[in-house]
Amino acid sequence: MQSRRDHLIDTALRLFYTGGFTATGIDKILAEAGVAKMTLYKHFRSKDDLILAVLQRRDEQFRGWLTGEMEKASKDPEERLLAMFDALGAWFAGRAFKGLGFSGCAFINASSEFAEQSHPAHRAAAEHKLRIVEYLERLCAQAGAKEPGALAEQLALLKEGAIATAHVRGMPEAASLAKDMARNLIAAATAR
Amino acid sequence: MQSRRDHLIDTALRLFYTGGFTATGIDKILAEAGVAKMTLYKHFRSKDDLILAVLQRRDEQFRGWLTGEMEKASKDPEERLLAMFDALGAWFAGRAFKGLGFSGCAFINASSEFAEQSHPAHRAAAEHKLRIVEYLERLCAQAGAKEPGALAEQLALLKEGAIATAHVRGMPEAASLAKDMARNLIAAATAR
DNA sequence: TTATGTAAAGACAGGTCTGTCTATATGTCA
DNA sequence: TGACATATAGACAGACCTGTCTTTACATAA
Repeated sequence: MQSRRDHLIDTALRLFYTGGFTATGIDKILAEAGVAKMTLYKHFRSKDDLILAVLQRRDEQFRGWLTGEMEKASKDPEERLLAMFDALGAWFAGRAFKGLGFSGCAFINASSEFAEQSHPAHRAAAEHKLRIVEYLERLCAQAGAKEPGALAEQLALLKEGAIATAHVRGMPEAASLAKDMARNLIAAATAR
Repeated sequence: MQSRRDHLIDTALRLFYTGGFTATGIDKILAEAGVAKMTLYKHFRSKDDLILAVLQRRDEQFRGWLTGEMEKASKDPEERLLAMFDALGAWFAGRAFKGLGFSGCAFINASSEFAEQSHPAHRAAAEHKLRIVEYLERLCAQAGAKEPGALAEQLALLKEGAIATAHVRGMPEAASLAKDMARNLIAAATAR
């Protein structure tokens, strides 16, 4: 059984993700969660506080899902890197995160709504992206890349481009487009 | 002398871009523009209508700027394609669009706030991105690419990735990172 | 039973939002 | 001068927002 706090975070994540942070009101979250207002304000100081909790939950959920998909695809680090783009493709097509669909990257969305770099939600987004780059860098090193940090940044940039393209243009095939580009990058960076 | 309508659009563009569409109220735009409320509602049916006018203005402004920067950089189509990433780098560093700074891509931002594909603002964003791809495709063809459409999509994906990375992570050097990747892509796609 | 803690339900305050209305002022014609 | 169009200023309605408060209901434990 999920605690009320967890249930609130999950409901808020779904509504914020699909409807936007600013446009989604507290009352709607409470109604959908079936929770009283005082219960929310006992667990969170403010709506901003709830937003940060939602982003933290999404960070864990998303990275857990992504690394899980990559690691169950293969034991070979190079193939694991490529499998990231297959996972993205499934996400874009709505085949991941049951009940959430695809509404772009929650962290890009948060950075859009809270545009200043210093805003706590924006900082949370930047940290999320950095954690993914660090994970990619470890895989790139395992794959024998000459400059694992540089290759990881390149692959991360392809991932961001695929997400933005898939969402703005409604183009899920951006995942395979990025995968083709990644294949060439990895081949060049690990050639000896 | 700028018409009141144009002045309203410019003011709204600046405030929407830096503060978000939903979070920015009509009253703030009116106060900054020094215009009465009835004047706004004589030129625009609603706030949504103003948002669409802002996106249309931004489409013209942004593509005009980007193609201008690319075309004044060189006459060679290959170098023009690469110059796109120099322009992006200047934008990320705040050296473009005087008074606007860099708050990510207005169209990615609009797609974040209006997440449904069918929303008029989201559709306007998709059309903007498509127009840029079409422009890139013409340049790719001029550069002698074997598959100009495919190369254009690849370069556009790099552009989106650079914008998202620069904004979320506060990393303007994403432009040169993308440029390096673009150089290899173009070389491979035009080799004979 | 009684006591205690927790949550629901909903009223409420104070503010903001969009969009409409009226009354007043300004500028430009003839 | 007068007539007309246009814009300003500001009140206003009705809805919605966040966050606080009280009252009621329902558990569980002594």
